[in-house]
Amino acid sequence: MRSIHHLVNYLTMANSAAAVADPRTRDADRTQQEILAAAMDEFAERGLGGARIDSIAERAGVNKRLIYYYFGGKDELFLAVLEQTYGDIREAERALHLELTDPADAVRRLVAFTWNHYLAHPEFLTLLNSENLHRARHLKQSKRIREMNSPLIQTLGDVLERGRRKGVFRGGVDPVHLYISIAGLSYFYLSNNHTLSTIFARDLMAPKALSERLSHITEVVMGYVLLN
Amino acid sequence: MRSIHHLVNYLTMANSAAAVADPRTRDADRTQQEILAAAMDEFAERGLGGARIDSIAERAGVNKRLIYYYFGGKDELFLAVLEQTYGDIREAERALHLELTDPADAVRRLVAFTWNHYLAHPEFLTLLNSENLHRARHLKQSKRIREMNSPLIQTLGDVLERGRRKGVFRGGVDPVHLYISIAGLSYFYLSNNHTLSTIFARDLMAPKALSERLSHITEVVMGYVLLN
Amino acid sequence: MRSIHHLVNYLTMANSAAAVADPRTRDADRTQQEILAAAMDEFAERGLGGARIDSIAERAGVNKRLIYYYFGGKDELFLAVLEQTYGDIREAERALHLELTDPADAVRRLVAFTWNHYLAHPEFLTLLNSENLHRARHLKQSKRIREMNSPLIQTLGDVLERGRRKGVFRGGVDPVHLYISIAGLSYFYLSNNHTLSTIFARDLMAPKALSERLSHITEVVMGYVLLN
Amino acid sequence: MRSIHHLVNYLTMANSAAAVADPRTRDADRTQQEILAAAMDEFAERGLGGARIDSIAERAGVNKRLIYYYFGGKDELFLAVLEQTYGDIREAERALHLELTDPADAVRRLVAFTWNHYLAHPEFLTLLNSENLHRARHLKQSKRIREMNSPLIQTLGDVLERGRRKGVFRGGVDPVHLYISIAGLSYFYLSNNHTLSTIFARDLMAPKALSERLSHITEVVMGYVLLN
DNA sequence: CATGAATGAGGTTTCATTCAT
DNA sequence: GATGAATGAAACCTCATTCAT
Repeated sequence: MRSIHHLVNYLTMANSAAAVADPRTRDADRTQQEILAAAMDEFAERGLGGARIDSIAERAGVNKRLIYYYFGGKDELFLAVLEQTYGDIREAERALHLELTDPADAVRRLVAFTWNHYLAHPEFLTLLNSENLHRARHLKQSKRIREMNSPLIQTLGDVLERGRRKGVFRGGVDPVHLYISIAGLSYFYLSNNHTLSTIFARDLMAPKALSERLSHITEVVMGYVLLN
Repeated sequence: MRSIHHLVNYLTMANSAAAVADPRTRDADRTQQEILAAAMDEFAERGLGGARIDSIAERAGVNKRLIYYYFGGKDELFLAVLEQTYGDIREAERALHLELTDPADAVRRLVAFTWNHYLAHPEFLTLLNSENLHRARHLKQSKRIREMNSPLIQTLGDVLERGRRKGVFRGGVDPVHLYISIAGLSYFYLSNNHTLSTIFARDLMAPKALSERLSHITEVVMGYVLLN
Repeated sequence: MRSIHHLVNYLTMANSAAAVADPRTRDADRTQQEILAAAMDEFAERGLGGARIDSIAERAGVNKRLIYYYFGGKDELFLAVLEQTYGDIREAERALHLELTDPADAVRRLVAFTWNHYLAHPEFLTLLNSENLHRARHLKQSKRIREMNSPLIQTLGDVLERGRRKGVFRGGVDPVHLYISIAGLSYFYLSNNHTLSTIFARDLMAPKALSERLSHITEVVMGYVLLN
Repeated sequence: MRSIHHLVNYLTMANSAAAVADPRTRDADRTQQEILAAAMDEFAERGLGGARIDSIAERAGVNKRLIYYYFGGKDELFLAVLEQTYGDIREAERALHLELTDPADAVRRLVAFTWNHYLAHPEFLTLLNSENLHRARHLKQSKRIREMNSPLIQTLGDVLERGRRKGVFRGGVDPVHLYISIAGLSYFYLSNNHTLSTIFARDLMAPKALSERLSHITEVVMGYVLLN
């Protein structure tokens, strides 16, 4: 393992204050961020296999060699991108504060959030597809990501339990399955929109189609969890 | 035009009986079938970009040159695989005869069929992911595939209408959205099982998990379409 | 050497009468002619190295294997084309009957003939370029072609001598050099017309340009051979 | 854009002095020069189609990959060679200073120069043949080459006009046609020497034959332009 | 006479990565 | 901290030619 700079640098914004004191470190930080952003675009557009180190360097406006210096190699760079992407979504999920919300509203909010997040971050879908094509090879090496997910499932479980006790939700709902369903209802539509639009001869990304989709999946999910 | 042999050949099993009799005979049909089968495996395992022509040739036990002879190139081969894959699923869908079935049973049957088909044909998921990564570039060139899908949506629309008239289904359900939801509930779980299993620290492919999943998605879908 | 059919067949039209009796032989003749014609086009368009056996077979509408059957291989085919091409021009030159013509007219006629022949048979130029790129490798194997040329040089020498005795031509003109000059004045213009037209930003193949060229080279040659 | 390095580099000999000092230094300039020189040899010997990138790399003593790094591909490399070749001849033509010379001497000098240049640079002939086989495909992309030629034609036009006013040259001579004739008289003889030598059974490249040829073409050209 | 099937050698090009400064 | 130069392995694809009928 050549360099773990990134494990330290791009995750901790804490020390950026100190970094200001030393402009070189500051540049190093920014350079790494630019590489990461460029890599995310490239991986999202072409997948892990199709991404080109040259292209990432060009997008980032840095010398190719720097990528190796900071991240070690293509796979490590991909993992760094994955970590950042997962980090972003988990952080956003936390900000939903489902634990403070009325159960039915909480589920609606999670559905809408998931849909909107995927819509705003199509790179997340592509990255996950790539990672699954590789059997989660990178993810399995990342203790950080593995530890990231628990909170939401826990929270969703609590929401379901509150709803059940309140008499509005059905019982026996596995929060993991529900979470996967909520994700899947958005994911498949957006991730496969090119083939689906082609086959159904219908532009699934048109604004009207998108708002209809959100209504549809909300109804599907609520139809399932709500009693009556 | 050499490369349309497969359009004719791989669909006609007519003379394959004779071919089986003498495995050593030069048999263009069987050779193409073997190439297609090998290509499907390779593309499914590694994606379009990661697949290797050499590897496909080796798997098929044929000279690499033959792949170009029969299919023209990697992209055309990928399209041929896509066509076969889509053909298979469409044919299986037709065999469901949803139009002759009680509406609620028809939806349940479609859900179960979709789940089981994806489970039995994981290559379909990977191929679709690859094709979407490439923005349906191949699919758009295939008139055959574009014409394949209409029947099922039509049938599903009829089922929904019958259920509504019968007073058991809610109205206003778009069959395209419902179809995408049914697919998405299975697809996401299976296609992303590696990352999901890792993150949730739970083997989503264990037999028990699988049967639970089918129950879950059936309940989700029926909870949505059924009144009450 | 696999087959010398062509050495016998395509050159002797004598036995075609007999061939009529046997339709198979007749077809064989025609097939070889078609291959030769297709090969000439292909070699002319792409050169020896750029020509494709597949393409020749397709142009000729025959199975690729037949080319090998009749001609043995690419090089032998190229030689056959060369032989036919040389044969055509030599035969046309003989038909000029320069030996019966007034010396000045004879030279003018040769100039015009050469120009018009190259213009009508651009393939000749390309074939010669290819053959020279290969250092006349094929030509050197063809006793037939080597024997073809003498007559014209002999005739041109006689013309020059007649002109000199008549007091209209300068003396000391080497017919070989003159012949090469006459050819070169046409050849270079036509063979290199693509680069020349590009560099001089002037369409050298426009009808007007062509007729001007013939006038020009006639004047150049006559200005040289005529006294005064 | 990497592939325009050569447009800048191979024309500037500025720092090559330092490079010569240490043959082991990494020197992009020299490497490109070596690739260009090797490419010129290979293209001249085998034509564009027959040239092998492997062979060029070997001749240049560089890694094959570097050719793509600096030039982009075979076609771009060929164009770079063409540009250098054209640049060389145009520069040499400029050095003739025909505009300062007596008209008749100027034409004689141009004839001799052209002959000697083609003789000394047989690669020029082959390259042009290749480029014409490809219908000036590369040349048309090169603004640099298209702009190179005007000066000489202009100068030759001035020479002809001076000669005419002086009463020694005939009028109405198109400098483009004359230039093409001067070139053609040398070009055809040298470019086609292999077939011509074979057919005429006469070694056209023997020293005596060469000097005779120069005399001959000089007489042809002067016989045309001079009055009387 | 004729042909579709098949192949080995080799071609151009790509790419992640390392070298040397 | 940063960079241009360089590379080996391997990818896709092409082509003249032969096989089997």
